[in-house]
Amino acid sequence: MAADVLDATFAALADPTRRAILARLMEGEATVTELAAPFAMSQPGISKHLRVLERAGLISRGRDAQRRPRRLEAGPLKDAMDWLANYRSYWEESYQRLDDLLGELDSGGPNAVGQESP
Amino acid sequence: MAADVLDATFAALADPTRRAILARLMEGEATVTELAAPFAMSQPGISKHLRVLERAGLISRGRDAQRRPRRLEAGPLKDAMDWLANYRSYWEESYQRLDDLLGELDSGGPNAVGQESP
DNA sequence: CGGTTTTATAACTAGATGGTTTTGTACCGT
DNA sequence: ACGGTACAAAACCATCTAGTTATAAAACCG
Repeated sequence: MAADVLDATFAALADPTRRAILARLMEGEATVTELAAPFAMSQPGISKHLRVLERAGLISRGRDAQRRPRRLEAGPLKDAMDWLANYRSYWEESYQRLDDLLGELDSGGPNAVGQESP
Repeated sequence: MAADVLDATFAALADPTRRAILARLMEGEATVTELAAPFAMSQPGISKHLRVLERAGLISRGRDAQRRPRRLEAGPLKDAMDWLANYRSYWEESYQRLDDLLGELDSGGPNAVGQESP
Protein backbone atom coordinates (compact mmCIF):
# COMPACT_ATOMS: atom_id res chain seq x y z
CA MET A 1 0.00 0.00 0.00
CA ALA A 2 1.87 3.02 -1.31
CA ALA A 3 2.80 5.46 1.42
CA ASP A 4 2.18 8.64 -0.55
CA VAL A 5 -1.36 7.55 -1.34
CA LEU A 6 -2.09 7.41 2.38
CA ASP A 7 -0.15 10.64 2.85
CA ALA A 8 -2.29 12.49 0.35
CA THR A 9 -5.52 10.91 1.57
CA PHE A 10 -5.02 11.66 5.25
CA ALA A 11 -3.72 15.13 4.48
CA ALA A 12 -6.80 15.84 2.39
CA LEU A 13 -9.05 14.64 5.18
CA ALA A 14 -7.32 16.82 7.77
CA ASP A 15 -9.32 19.88 6.78
CA PRO A 16 -12.95 20.37 7.86
CA THR A 17 -13.87 22.24 4.68
CA ARG A 18 -12.68 19.35 2.57
CA ARG A 19 -14.45 16.80 4.74
CA ALA A 20 -17.65 18.82 4.42
CA ILE A 21 -17.20 18.86 0.65
CA LEU A 22 -16.88 15.08 0.60
CA ALA A 23 -19.97 14.81 2.79
CA ARG A 24 -21.85 17.01 0.37
CA LEU A 25 -20.74 14.82 -2.54
CA MET A 26 -22.26 11.77 -0.88
CA GLU A 27 -25.58 13.15 -2.04
CA GLY A 28 -24.38 13.14 -5.62
CA GLU A 29 -22.44 15.24 -8.11
CA ALA A 30 -22.18 18.96 -7.52
CA THR A 31 -20.74 21.94 -9.35
CA VAL A 32 -18.05 24.16 -7.90
CA THR A 33 -20.48 26.96 -7.10
CA GLU A 34 -22.84 24.53 -5.42
CA LEU A 35 -19.97 23.20 -3.37
CA ALA A 36 -18.79 26.70 -2.50
CA ALA A 37 -22.20 27.98 -1.42
CA PRO A 38 -22.19 26.81 2.24
CA PHE A 39 -18.81 28.37 3.00
CA ALA A 40 -17.71 31.88 3.80
CA MET A 41 -14.86 31.53 1.37
CA SER A 42 -14.01 32.81 -2.09
CA GLN A 43 -14.57 30.59 -5.11
CA PRO A 44 -10.84 30.21 -5.81
CA GLY A 45 -10.44 29.14 -2.20
CA ILE A 46 -12.85 26.30 -2.77
CA SER A 47 -11.19 25.45 -6.06
CA LYS A 48 -7.92 25.03 -4.22
CA HIS A 49 -9.52 22.58 -1.81
CA LEU A 50 -10.98 20.74 -4.76
CA ARG A 51 -7.55 20.48 -6.31
CA VAL A 52 -6.24 18.91 -3.12
CA LEU A 53 -9.09 16.42 -3.09
CA GLU A 54 -8.57 15.65 -6.76
CA ARG A 55 -4.83 15.08 -6.41
CA ALA A 56 -5.63 12.66 -3.59
CA GLY A 57 -7.97 10.83 -5.96
CA LEU A 58 -10.97 11.52 -3.75
CA ILE A 59 -13.00 13.32 -6.40
CA SER A 60 -13.16 13.40 -10.18
CA ARG A 61 -14.17 16.10 -12.60
CA GLY A 62 -17.03 15.81 -15.11
CA ARG A 63 -18.16 18.31 -17.68
CA ASP A 64 -21.53 19.85 -18.40
CA ALA A 65 -21.27 23.01 -20.52
CA GLN A 66 -19.34 25.57 -18.43
CA ARG A 67 -19.80 23.46 -15.36
CA ARG A 68 -17.25 20.94 -14.07
CA PRO A 69 -19.28 18.84 -11.67
CA ARG A 70 -17.30 16.96 -9.07
CA ARG A 71 -18.00 13.39 -8.13
CA LEU A 72 -16.97 11.43 -5.08
CA GLU A 73 -14.31 8.76 -5.64
CA ALA A 74 -14.18 6.70 -2.50
CA GLY A 75 -11.38 4.30 -3.41
CA PRO A 76 -8.65 5.99 -1.35
CA LEU A 77 -11.00 6.14 1.62
CA LYS A 78 -11.05 2.38 1.62
CA ASP A 79 -7.25 2.30 1.74
CA ALA A 80 -7.30 4.71 4.67
CA MET A 81 -9.87 2.63 6.47
CA ASP A 82 -7.93 -0.56 5.81
CA TRP A 83 -4.90 1.05 7.43
CA LEU A 84 -6.93 2.13 10.43
CA ALA A 85 -8.48 -1.30 10.75
CA ASN A 86 -5.10 -2.66 11.87
CA TYR A 87 -5.61 -0.75 15.09
CA ARG A 88 -9.16 -1.83 15.74
CA SER A 89 -8.23 -4.24 18.52
CA TYR A 90 -6.53 -1.40 20.37
CA TRP A 91 -9.72 0.50 20.98
CA GLU A 92 -12.02 -2.46 21.48
CA GLU A 93 -13.14 -4.12 24.71
CA SER A 94 -10.60 -6.90 24.38
CA TYR A 95 -7.84 -4.33 24.13
CA GLN A 96 -6.17 -4.96 27.47
CA ARG A 97 -6.01 -8.72 27.08
CA LEU A 98 -4.66 -8.51 23.58
CA ASP A 99 -2.15 -5.88 24.54
CA ASP A 100 -0.86 -8.04 27.37
CA LEU A 101 -0.62 -11.00 25.04
CA LEU A 102 1.44 -9.04 22.58
CA GLY A 103 3.61 -7.83 25.42
CA GLU A 104 4.45 -11.40 26.38
CA LEU A 105 5.12 -12.46 22.84
CA ASP A 106 7.41 -9.46 22.59
CA SER A 107 10.62 -11.41 23.16
CA GLY A 108 10.10 -13.46 20.00
CA GLY A 109 9.18 -10.33 18.10
CA PRO A 110 7.15 -11.70 15.19
CA ASN A 111 5.22 -9.03 13.34
CA ALA A 112 2.00 -10.40 14.70
CA VAL A 113 -0.68 -7.86 13.93
CA GLY A 114 0.14 -5.96 10.80
CA GLN A 115 2.34 -3.12 9.84
CA GLU A 116 3.14 -0.66 7.20
CA SER A 117 6.02 -1.72 5.01
CA PRO A 118 8.53 1.11 5.50
CA MET B 1 -17.85 14.56 16.83
CA ALA B 2 -15.60 17.57 17.32
CA ALA B 3 -14.05 18.73 14.08
CA ASP B 4 -10.66 19.67 15.49
CA VAL B 5 -10.22 16.17 16.90
CA LEU B 6 -10.57 14.75 13.41
CA ASP B 7 -8.38 17.57 12.09
CA ALA B 8 -5.57 16.70 14.45
CA THR B 9 -5.97 12.97 13.97
CA PHE B 10 -5.95 12.99 10.19
CA ALA B 11 -3.14 15.54 10.11
CA ALA B 12 -1.07 13.35 12.42
CA LEU B 13 -1.70 10.33 10.20
CA ALA B 14 -0.69 12.18 7.05
CA ASP B 15 3.00 11.59 7.70
CA PRO B 16 4.68 8.22 7.01
CA THR B 17 7.14 8.61 9.87
CA ARG B 18 4.30 9.11 12.32
CA ARG B 19 2.35 6.19 10.91
CA ALA B 20 5.43 4.01 11.27
CA ILE B 21 5.80 5.15 14.88
CA LEU B 22 2.23 4.15 15.61
CA ALA B 23 2.83 0.80 13.92
CA ARG B 24 5.88 0.29 16.09
CA LEU B 25 3.83 1.10 19.21
CA MET B 26 1.39 -1.66 18.36
CA GLU B 27 4.06 -4.03 19.66
CA GLY B 28 4.06 -2.23 22.98
CA GLU B 29 5.59 0.74 24.75
CA ALA B 30 8.84 2.15 23.42
CA THR B 31 11.28 4.85 24.45
CA VAL B 32 12.13 7.81 22.25
CA THR B 33 15.49 6.40 21.26
CA GLU B 34 13.93 3.06 20.40
CA LEU B 35 11.36 4.85 18.29
CA ALA B 36 14.01 6.97 16.63
CA ALA B 37 16.31 4.08 15.76
CA PRO B 38 14.74 2.98 12.44
CA PHE B 39 14.80 6.48 10.95
CA ALA B 40 17.52 8.56 9.35
CA MET B 41 16.45 11.53 11.39
CA SER B 42 17.75 13.43 14.37
CA GLN B 43 16.35 12.74 17.82
CA PRO B 44 14.70 16.16 18.09
CA GLY B 45 13.08 15.46 14.76
CA ILE B 46 11.45 12.36 16.19
CA SER B 47 10.51 14.24 19.35
CA LYS B 48 8.64 16.74 17.20
CA HIS B 49 6.69 13.95 15.56
CA LEU B 50 5.92 12.54 18.98
CA ARG B 51 4.63 15.90 20.10
CA VAL B 52 2.27 15.96 17.12
CA LEU B 53 1.02 12.47 17.93
CA GLU B 54 0.61 13.38 21.58
CA ARG B 55 -1.34 16.55 20.87
CA ALA B 56 -3.64 14.45 18.68
CA GLY B 57 -4.15 12.11 21.64
CA LEU B 58 -2.68 9.17 19.75
CA ILE B 59 0.08 8.44 22.24
CA SER B 60 0.72 9.03 25.93
CA ARG B 61 3.90 9.48 27.91
CA GLY B 62 5.03 7.26 30.77
CA ARG B 63 8.10 7.57 32.92
CA ASP B 64 10.88 5.14 33.75
CA ALA B 65 13.95 6.89 35.16
CA GLN B 66 15.29 9.15 32.38
CA ARG B 67 13.12 7.42 29.86
CA ARG B 68 9.68 8.64 28.81
CA PRO B 69 8.19 5.58 27.13
CA ARG B 70 5.37 6.25 24.69
CA ARG B 71 2.23 4.19 24.57
CA LEU B 72 -0.35 3.89 21.84
CA GLU B 73 -3.72 5.51 22.56
CA ALA B 74 -6.06 4.33 19.86
CA GLY B 75 -9.21 6.24 20.82
CA PRO B 76 -8.93 8.93 18.15
CA LEU B 77 -8.29 6.26 15.54
CA LYS B 78 -11.74 4.91 16.26
CA ASP B 79 -13.25 8.35 15.66
CA ALA B 80 -11.39 8.59 12.37
CA MET B 81 -12.58 5.16 11.34
CA ASP B 82 -16.14 5.97 12.33
CA TRP B 83 -16.00 8.98 10.07
CA LEU B 84 -14.64 6.93 7.19
CA ALA B 85 -17.26 4.25 7.73
CA ASN B 86 -19.90 6.69 6.48
CA TYR B 87 -18.36 6.28 3.04
CA ARG B 88 -18.12 2.53 3.07
CA SER B 89 -21.06 2.03 0.71
CA TYR B 90 -19.33 4.22 -1.85
CA TRP B 91 -16.47 1.83 -2.42
CA GLU B 92 -18.41 -1.40 -2.07
CA GLU B 93 -19.93 -3.57 -4.79
CA SER B 94 -23.41 -2.23 -4.23
CA TYR B 95 -22.13 1.29 -4.74
CA GLN B 96 -23.92 2.09 -7.97
CA ARG B 97 -27.32 0.84 -6.83
CA LEU B 98 -27.06 2.63 -3.52
CA ASP B 99 -25.89 5.81 -5.15
CA ASP B 100 -28.84 5.79 -7.52
CA LEU B 101 -31.18 5.13 -4.62
CA LEU B 102 -29.86 8.09 -2.70
CA GLY B 103 -30.21 10.21 -5.79
CA GLU B 104 -33.90 9.36 -6.01
CA LEU B 105 -34.54 9.92 -2.33
CA ASP B 106 -32.79 13.26 -2.66
CA SER B 107 -36.00 15.30 -2.77
CA GLY B 108 -37.13 14.12 0.65
CA GLY B 109 -33.63 14.55 2.00
CA PRO B 110 -33.55 12.27 5.07
CA ASN B 111 -30.02 11.95 6.39
CA ALA B 112 -29.89 8.36 5.31
CA VAL B 113 -26.22 7.56 5.38
CA GLY B 114 -24.55 9.81 7.89
CA GLN B 115 -22.77 13.08 7.82
CA GLU B 116 -20.51 15.34 9.75
CA SER B 117 -22.40 17.85 11.81
CA PRO B 118 -20.91 21.13 10.60
C1' DC C 1 31.09 14.10 42.55
C1' DG C 2 31.71 13.54 37.43
C1' DG C 3 30.47 11.57 33.32
C1' DT C 4 26.95 9.34 30.40
C1' DT C 5 22.39 8.50 28.77
C1' DT C 6 17.89 10.11 27.63
C1' DT C 7 14.90 13.46 26.49
C1' DA C 8 13.32 18.18 25.83
C1' DT C 9 13.76 23.06 24.23
C1' DA C 10 15.19 26.84 21.46
C1' DA C 11 16.42 29.14 17.31
C1' DC C 12 16.66 28.84 12.61
C1' DT C 13 15.56 27.54 7.58
C1' DA C 14 13.11 25.87 3.43
C1' DG C 15 9.11 24.70 1.67
C1' DA C 16 4.09 23.60 1.96
C1' DT C 17 -0.64 25.25 3.05
C1' DG C 18 -4.68 28.12 3.20
C1' DG C 19 -6.41 32.04 2.16
C1' DT C 20 -6.95 36.39 -0.59
C1' DT C 21 -7.64 39.50 -4.99
C1' DT C 22 -7.21 39.95 -9.81
C1' DT C 23 -7.51 38.33 -14.26
C1' DG C 24 -8.40 35.16 -18.00
C1' DT C 25 -11.11 31.70 -20.52
C1' DA C 26 -14.87 29.03 -22.11
C1' DC C 27 -19.54 28.42 -22.82
C1' DC C 28 -24.34 29.75 -22.62
C1' DG C 29 -28.46 32.64 -23.86
C1' DT C 30 -30.57 36.33 -26.40
C1' DA D 1 -21.95 39.53 -31.39
C1' DC D 2 -22.54 40.58 -26.41
C1' DG D 3 -23.15 40.13 -21.70
C1' DG D 4 -23.40 36.97 -18.01
C1' DT D 5 -22.17 32.65 -15.65
C1' DA D 6 -18.81 29.10 -14.17
C1' DC D 7 -14.49 28.00 -13.37
C1' DA D 8 -9.35 28.21 -13.46
C1' DA D 9 -4.85 30.35 -12.96
C1' DA D 10 -1.58 33.62 -11.24
C1' DA D 11 0.50 36.39 -7.86
C1' DC D 12 0.82 37.44 -3.34
C1' DC D 13 0.82 36.97 1.83
C1' DA D 14 0.77 34.85 6.51
C1' DT D 15 1.18 30.92 8.89
C1' DC D 16 2.35 26.13 9.67
C1' DT D 17 5.42 22.16 8.94
C1' DA D 18 9.38 19.28 8.94
C1' DG D 19 13.68 19.23 9.42
C1' DT D 20 18.30 20.85 11.26
C1' DT D 21 22.02 22.11 15.07
C1' DA D 22 23.11 23.39 19.53
C1' DT D 23 22.14 23.40 24.28
C1' DA D 24 20.07 22.36 28.60
C1' DA D 25 17.90 19.37 32.19
C1' DA D 26 17.18 15.15 34.60
C1' DA D 27 18.33 10.84 36.17
C1' DC D 28 21.42 7.05 36.19
C1' DC D 29 26.26 4.76 37.00
C1' DG D 30 30.65 4.28 39.15
